[in-house]
Amino acid sequence: MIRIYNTLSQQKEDFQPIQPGKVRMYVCGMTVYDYCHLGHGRVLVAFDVITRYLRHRGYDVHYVRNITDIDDKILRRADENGERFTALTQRMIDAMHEDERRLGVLAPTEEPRATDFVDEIVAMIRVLINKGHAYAADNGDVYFSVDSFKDYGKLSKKRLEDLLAGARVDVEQAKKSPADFALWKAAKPGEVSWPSPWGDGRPGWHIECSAMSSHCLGDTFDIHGGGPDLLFPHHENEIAQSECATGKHFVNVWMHAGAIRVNREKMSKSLGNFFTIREILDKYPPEVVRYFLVSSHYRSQVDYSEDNLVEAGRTLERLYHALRGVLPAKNVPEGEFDRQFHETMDDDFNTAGAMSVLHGVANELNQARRDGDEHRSRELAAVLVRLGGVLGLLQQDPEAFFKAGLSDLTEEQVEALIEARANARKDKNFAEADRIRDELLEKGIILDDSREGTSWRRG
RNA sequence: GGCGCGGUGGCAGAGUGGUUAUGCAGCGGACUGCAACUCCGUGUACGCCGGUUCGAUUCCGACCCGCGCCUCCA
Repeated sequence: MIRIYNTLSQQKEDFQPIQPGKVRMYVCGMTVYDYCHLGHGRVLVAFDVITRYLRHRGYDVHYVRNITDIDDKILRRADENGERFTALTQRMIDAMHEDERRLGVLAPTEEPRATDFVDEIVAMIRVLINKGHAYAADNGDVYFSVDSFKDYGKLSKKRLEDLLAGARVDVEQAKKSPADFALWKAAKPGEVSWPSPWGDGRPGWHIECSAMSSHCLGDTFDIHGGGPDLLFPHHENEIAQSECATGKHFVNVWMHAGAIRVNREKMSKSLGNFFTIREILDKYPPEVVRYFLVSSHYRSQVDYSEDNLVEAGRTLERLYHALRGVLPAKNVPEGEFDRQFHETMDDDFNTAGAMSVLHGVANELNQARRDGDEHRSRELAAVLVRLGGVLGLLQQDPEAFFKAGLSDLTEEQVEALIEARANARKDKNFAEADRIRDELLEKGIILDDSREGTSWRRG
């Protein structure tokens, strides 16, 4: 039985999908006006691991992750760049897909875009108005009336009166209540717009997720996820819109990833302390970045730092080192390690605990190799690759992993130097042998001698 | 101020009412020409103060500290 922490109930719950064997999951994706930073990467990787694990456990997972491609910030950025907003969004979507691919994130089942669902959005707003949950204001905007939904605040545990007490002074005059939020925003002259019963305009921020999730997964589904800063107001507002429009319970399990921090502060656009995925991948191998993300629990806060990434790299090397030169066996049945892995992953996707299991496999694999037990080695290598694969790790050829990113020297040059050193060693000319080893080390190549010969890796 | 989360050994990071997390770094040993890799061994860890208990890092309460949300943000 898989247990998942539900933000709504603030505790772990046994996971029971609505339809046995099938999981319907929606995750809030990107608003595409800039490159993805590591915080986005965290969410991408977290829900990628969750999807992989649920599938590993036999569930048929329908994973929807949206793209919000119309929004104030997009329009402003496109305007600054002097380009059509669609040119900006397409460029960012392409970049996002490239980042995902490099981090080993599998494509979601569906990736709906807000601009493809304006009709559904307008229809949902119309229902909300008809039911008395929304109103068209004089300025052409349509607002959701927070007072009309008695459960407002149930996800974020906020009370409406507290929100109103803290409301800023410069509230939009057209709103009946300061906590009301826009479902539809009237277009200013010259702005891109779609027609609607309330005049030309564009969707407000939250409504697209309500419309798209209903369309792709139905009015009630199993899991809804996203980043920590979406809990309020975005997810709270989604609940209000969806439950008022459909009259049904919206989502069973709400999941939120923890924040990525820099110097103990949340990495965020507004603080400007963010690192984009692509700039991080210029410094560290993609799988090291993924390992870093997966090695702590998805709900905990983690600090992005040079030290942490370097350590992640060393640790990942240890796992690949165990696999190096061993051909994994085929059709190895599940055993004790799989059981341990499932036990910890069943507990709210405890990837940190799962890493401990992987190291246990690596340790036993290294012992088998030391003892020359080839059968056992190949079996354990298969287990390690299988369990690593559930986390999206250890799928590369170890040789490729160790030799990736070679710059100063070609492989042929390295091999030639290794052969020269081997000859020097044969002649007991250890001074020359060490000189060659130091020369290689200076160029970032580390040598590992063994009975079978010398292998090398990038340091 | 309101709401929420967290404080674990040098660092990172799981977990548990009594028994080893794990990794990195360090130390000792084996292996090695020497290293590296690997293996074996090695650490008075659980913010502070009370309470419950035969026994608490693990449950309860107070306190201190940190972080997040309350406004756009994954």
